[in-house]
Formats: sequence, structure tokens, C-alpha cells
Amino acid sequence: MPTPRLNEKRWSVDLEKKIQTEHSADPAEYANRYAFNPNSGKEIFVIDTPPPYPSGTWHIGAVAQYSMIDVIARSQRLLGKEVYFPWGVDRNGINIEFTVEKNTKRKMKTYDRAEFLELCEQTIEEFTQAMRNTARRVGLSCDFDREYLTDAPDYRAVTQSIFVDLFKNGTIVEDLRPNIYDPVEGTTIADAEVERKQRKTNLVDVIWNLDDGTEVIISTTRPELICACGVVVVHPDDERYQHLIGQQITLPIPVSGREQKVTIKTHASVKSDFGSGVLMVCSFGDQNDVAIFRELGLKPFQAINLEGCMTEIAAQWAGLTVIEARKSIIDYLSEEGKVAKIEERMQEVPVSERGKNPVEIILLKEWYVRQTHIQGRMRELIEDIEFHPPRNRQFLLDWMDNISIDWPISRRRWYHTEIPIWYSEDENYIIVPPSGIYVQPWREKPPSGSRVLSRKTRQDVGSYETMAPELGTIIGEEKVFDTWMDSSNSNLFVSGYLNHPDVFAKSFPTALRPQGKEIVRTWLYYTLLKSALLLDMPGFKHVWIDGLGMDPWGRKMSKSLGNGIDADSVLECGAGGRTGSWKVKGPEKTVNLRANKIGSECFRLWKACDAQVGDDFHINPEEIEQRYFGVLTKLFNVARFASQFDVPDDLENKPDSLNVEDEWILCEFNLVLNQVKSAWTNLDIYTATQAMKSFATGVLPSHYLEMVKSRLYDGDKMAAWTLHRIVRDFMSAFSPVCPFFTHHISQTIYHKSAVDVDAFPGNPFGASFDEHNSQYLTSKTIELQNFNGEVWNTKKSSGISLNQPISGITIPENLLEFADILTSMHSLE
RNA sequence: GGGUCUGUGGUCUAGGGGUUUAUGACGUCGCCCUUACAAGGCGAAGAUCGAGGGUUCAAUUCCCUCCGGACCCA
Repeated sequence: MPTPRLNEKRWSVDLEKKIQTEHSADPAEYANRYAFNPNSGKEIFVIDTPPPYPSGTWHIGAVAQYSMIDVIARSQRLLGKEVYFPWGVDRNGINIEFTVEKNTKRKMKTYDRAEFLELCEQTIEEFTQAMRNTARRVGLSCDFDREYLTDAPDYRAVTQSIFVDLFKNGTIVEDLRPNIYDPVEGTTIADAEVERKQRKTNLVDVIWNLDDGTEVIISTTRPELICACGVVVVHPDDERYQHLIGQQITLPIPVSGREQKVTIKTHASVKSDFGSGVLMVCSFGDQNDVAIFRELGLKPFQAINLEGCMTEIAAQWAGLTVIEARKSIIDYLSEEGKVAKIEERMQEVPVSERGKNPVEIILLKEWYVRQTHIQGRMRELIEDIEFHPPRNRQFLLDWMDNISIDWPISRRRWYHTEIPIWYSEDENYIIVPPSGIYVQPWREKPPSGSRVLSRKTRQDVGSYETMAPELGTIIGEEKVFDTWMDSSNSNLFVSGYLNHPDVFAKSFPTALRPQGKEIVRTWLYYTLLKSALLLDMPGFKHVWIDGLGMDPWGRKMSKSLGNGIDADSVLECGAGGRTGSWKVKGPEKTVNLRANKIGSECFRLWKACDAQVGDDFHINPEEIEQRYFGVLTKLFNVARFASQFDVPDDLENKPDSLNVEDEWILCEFNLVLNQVKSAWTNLDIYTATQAMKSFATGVLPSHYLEMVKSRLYDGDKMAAWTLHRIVRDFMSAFSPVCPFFTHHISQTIYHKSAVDVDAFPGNPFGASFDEHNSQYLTSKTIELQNFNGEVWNTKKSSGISLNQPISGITIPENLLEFADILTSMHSLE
């Protein structure tokens, strides 16, 4: 065997790491390959990469998903687009505050605000660095030099400017409304951040009295809210209680500053078979109470304050915590003989997702983004967006169906973007900063260029500089934004909104939003809402919604289940002689998984091949190795085999005198290229990768290479041209999936890297392509494969080795044009 | 509890009323070192298409119910 140019015997994780290191060693070279150049003249394709939240470990399912976003980025470059694949990190939010609180065993509000922010920033920066390393290790071709951080001044300035714009156009309002509130963490939270938790509670049957003395039993788990009761309701069809409707009923405990009686009304939401079938509606026990208050036009009472304590209306219980008050009121009611029964039962209570504290619904003055008015328009705009897979559009529409209240966006936390507002002393004016300047009103005065607006009419009444004397002592807003206020600008930010108007004009709607399906109701929805409110445009051209990474048995990976797999351990498996070993808790017992070599290329290949977009995928390192490392080896061997033959000077123009088998395999290859090109165009990674894999591990080596081996060894230039043309173009077409693998091979054999190719490989026949001939030749493929299989089988069952001659085999009539090559291939006699 | 999506050999997947005794791949098992490659070749086993009803001459395919999984909501 002549010396192959690819001198490594096999593909290895060490080789992969070496290539990867070289790949990003020269920043200029890296930038030349992957940096965004909006002036290249190519069609712009901006990807709204999901900025990951650094929490210490990066979920392997998310890393797999990012690697697929990279496949899309690279495939779009291959198709000739100017791709902006940004690298952003989402760093705002309550998570990092909790981490710092946990690490220092000290609550946020016991700190000086500035000091606490600094601690958060330090901690999140450490987490971010680990994430950057993993991102590079898995081969993401992001424009890392332009990294954006959502907690950086430039990003927060955009969030703040958009807030001011939306305030001016009337989309953002402040109002006193019922809000979901976490009294322990001291902040409002959104609907999307509430979860349910099972816990034991006492269901108390309380005796209430009508004016005529009639006793009515009302079951409640929250007797402390009796003081905020606005109405008592029964189901309109409940025969038992028809006589109660319209009567006055007396609250069974003393209250203060409000009437002691309420009216009995009907409401369809009452479950007649729950307790006595009579329901007290209080402001606010749950969302249903909120709805009933709104529907009946009742004036809500504030029973609980920001500290989670009872307010004045609770009379002698004012100042007690909710729990204390509940206990004390039950005692009081018992003593008064007003408790018919107490029953312990399990109940699901709403708790905050982040703090796991029972939440209360209380009246607060907060900032809101109006959203109910624009749902119809959003639906129209969304029609123009292409979803991948199409069925996942439904997730979004279903969520939109459920939108009934505005989006509360203010939070009483610290490590978030500040609401950019100051109030005048009389509270009738607000001061907002000029666009593009990040402000922290809790510790700064308004910057130069700030404007004064009427708080009510939103009218601009003058500049802050000139009006300052008449505004009195101004007060900076202390509240901050919900982090989705930041995240929902990501597409605007990466497309150049405000900062690069010329780029923005060319690149919006953003070409692609890739994301997981679990954040459709939040990130996707809020982003589309912003784009609609601000620009009356759809936010994206394509939305690509992938499934989630599951454990090997299809269950969600979680800390509590103990079935997580660390991403870095898989990517580093096989490097420097290290092997991988994972203890994973299965449904029945703990399983020890082992693998010797995986690495990023194998990992990416696995994800590309393993599941269709949108489907959940099982992550099992053993299977990744077993099923896909061999594919890399096979492809490497094909290339290595080819690399021993001289590369023709001109690979562009097909020689005239190809043999029929050369033309045949080129036609087959051309079919694959067409299929791959259309799959890459449609963001269909699975189809593209499967097509390439089956060609390059199947018909190409098993049939074509076996046929032309001896021609190649004899120095046949036509066979060499055919093989090299295929290997070269295959590496280009395959480079999005395995960039370092294909880079190494193409650079070594052809001195041009597959990752630098910016035009999808063309038809090998060029202008002389004959469609009829192609169809004719490729129609022979199955017969060729069958015939070869038969010969190999016959030789095997006759005990003849494959390279020995065999007689008595006739070539079928419709393979006659292949007679010569088949005869020599099998040594037919 | 409700909504949405989903359910094809151990795993992933093709097919969307009848040439289907269901495609392909991986894995498994058996036999073979044949000089790019045992990371290979040949062959075999393995699926009542989640379960039960219904519509139909005919259902893996359409409808309903149930079960499992995921996501979301209450």
C-alpha cells in the first residue's frame, strides 16, 4: 500500500482535541471563518441563540441542542449565507441571587445593595467561564469575540430603552392589581414561575350565620382570609341553596374598617361536591377568586401585606403572619363554637418555582406589559413564521389561548435590569433616561439628556435639566425587571436593533429562533410579543423547537432523581487515555455506564442522527460510543484509503472518459448531494445526516470501492478522480455535523478546509449532466448490490475466500454494462 | 384534575386505509482475519405497528376510550 497522506491510523479523541486547539489558536483565522461580517454582500442569516443561564453545570441535553444549532449555523454558511451565530449569556435573575445567598448563608436584603450585586457578578462570572469552555469544546462556531451578557450595560440599556418606548406608546402601564407574590423572597412573580407542591392542610368547616340565624357551613383551608371575603357564592344549579341567593351573610370573625356582612351570589365555578358546596371568595385565595372579583366588579381588600402579615382589616389578628393568624383564628372559631369539623387533607398549594415558598395573591402597584389586546394581531403575524417541526406551533397557540391578564414585569429583587425611572416629589411626573444609556435609579441621578414625562398622559413635558428645580426631591425606582424582559429582546439585540440600524434593516425578522420546547410559553412567547408591540412584525422567519434530553429510560434528568449525566465528562471521554464511567439511577437500580471514547464529533454525530427535531431524545453514553464512533472510523478509513492515491490537479472538471461504474457512483452521489442540500435548506439535520451516513458507510465503500480497488492500485486516473471528487465534496457537505473531523481530512488531502467552503458542492457532471442517463444508472443500484451480495454469499458458502476466482456465475442481462468491472471485481471465470 | 404533543423489533427510524408475509440502521446471535477498515464481510433471530372498542369489504394507517411518556396549565 502506498503511503496514505492521512497518516493517522484511526480517528481519536486526542486527535480531535489537537485539531480543535489549533482551530482556535489564531484569533484572526477564527474570526475570518466564523465572525459576522454584515457587509459581505451575502444573504444575512442571524440566529437568535438561546443565551444559556450559568448555574454551575450545563445540562447535557442543552449542550446537545446547542451543538445542533451549530450544525444549522455551519450548514447555512455552507449554503453561502452570512451567518451571525452569536454567543450570549443570560446572567440576570433570581437564581444567582439564591446561589450567593446559599454560599454566604445570608439573605439578600441583609446586604448593602451594591455589595450584593458585586458578589453576584463574581459568582456568575466563574460559572460563565466554565460554560464558555464547554461551548468551545463542543465545537460551537459562535462569534465569541462579540459575546453579549444580559447583565452588561449595553444589553441592559437596550432593555431599558425598549421599556421607555413601550411606556411612551401606552403599552406599558402601572396599576394596582392582584399579583402573585412570594412573601419570603419579597417579590412579585409571574404566572409562569409558579409551581404546585403537595402538602398537608386543615380543611375547616366554619359555621356562618344569616340574618335570620340560619347556619351555613363553608369549608375553607384559609380561614385567615375571611376578613377579605367579598362575596359568598353557590353554584347556580345547586338545589340545596336556592333560598340563600341574594341573602346577607355575616362574617364569623371580627373585622375592621369594612362591613361585617356580604351577599350570597351564584357562580358557575363552584364545585358543589366540594365541602358544603358553599364557597367564600376572598381577595385573594387563588386565581379563581381573582376572576370572580373581576367578574362581579367587587372591590378587593388587602388582607396580607408585603411582609406576609395580616393587615388592619384582620382586626385583632393584624400584624400576625399568615400561618399564625390561621392558627389563632381556628382557635377563636372553635371557642365561639363555629367550627363544625376539622379535617386533615393533602392539598396542592402554589409555591414559587425558585424559592419553593407558598405564594400569596396580593394587591400591589406594579408595572405591566399590556398583552391581551394584541393576541389577534400576534396570531396573524405568527402565521408568517415557519415552525420546525410544524406541529410545535400548537404549543404556542395553546399558551396564547390561555392569556387573560397582562404581564407583570416588575420585581422587588436586585440582580436584574433596573426599571429606568425616577419619580418627581409630587409623583405626577416621571423621568426617563435617553435611549442607549444604562441607568441604576436606586443609586444614580438621571443622566444628561433625560426627559420628563407626565405619569398619567405619558406626554413629554420637557428636559430634565431645565425642569429639575420644579420636580422637588426625585426618587429613583427601586424595582427591577422580570428577566424575561431582558431575554425577550435577544432577537432584537442580535439583529442590531438600536445599536446597528443598518444591519437591523437587513436582518429583521431574525432568521432563526432555535430553542427547547419547554420555554415556548416564556421565551418564545414574550419575544414574539415584544416584536409585535414594538414593530408590528413577526420576530422570526423560522422557529426551530427541539425536544429535551432525557435519561436512558426516557425520564427527565434531574438532581433529585440522580439520573443526570455531565456534559464535559462525555466530551472528554477518550481524551488522554481517560475513559468515562457514569453511575445513573435507573427506574429499578443504579446502573454503571461505561465508554472508552466519545468526544465532541461523535457526540454531535449522535445527536444529528438520533432523533428528529422536536422529539425528546435519550442520552446514553454507552450507546453514543457503540453506535457512532464506528461511523467516524469508517469515514476516516474511506478517506485514508483515498488519500494514498494522487489527487488530480483539476477536480472541478469531470474527465470525458470515465468508466461506467465511475459515472454510476457519481450519479448516486449527486442524488445524495441534492437530498442533503434541500435538507440543509429546510433545517432538517436528521435527513441530511442520515443520507450522508448511509451513502458513505454503505454503497460507496462496500460496492464502489470494492469494484475499483484494482483499477486504483493500477494507477487509473479516472477512478482516482471519481473517488477524490466524492471524498472532497462529501467532507464539505458533512462539515456542519463534524467540523473538526472533516477539516482535518480535507485540509490534509486537498489543502482546503471543508469548513471554509461557502458554496454547496455542485453536480460533479457540471453542465454535461444528463438526467436520463443518471436515472438509468441509479436504477441499477439495487441490482448491483444484490448481485454483489449474491456472489459474496456464494463464495462464502462454497468456502472460497473473496479474492479467489469463482466460476459458474453469470452476470444478469441488465447489468451487462458493468460486466467487465464485475468480472474483475469478483474474479469471475 | 385539564390541555397539547407523542407511542412501529432491545434502541432509533420509513410508511399515513389494500402488493406490507411492515423499511432501513444500530444492537444481539452464528459463521468467516478476504491486503483501507473485525472500526470489516456473510447470514440468522427479533414487531399480533401501546391496549381495547368502533367506522369500513379491508386499519399499523381514520374515529373513540383507556394506558405509558413528555411538555404545559390549574
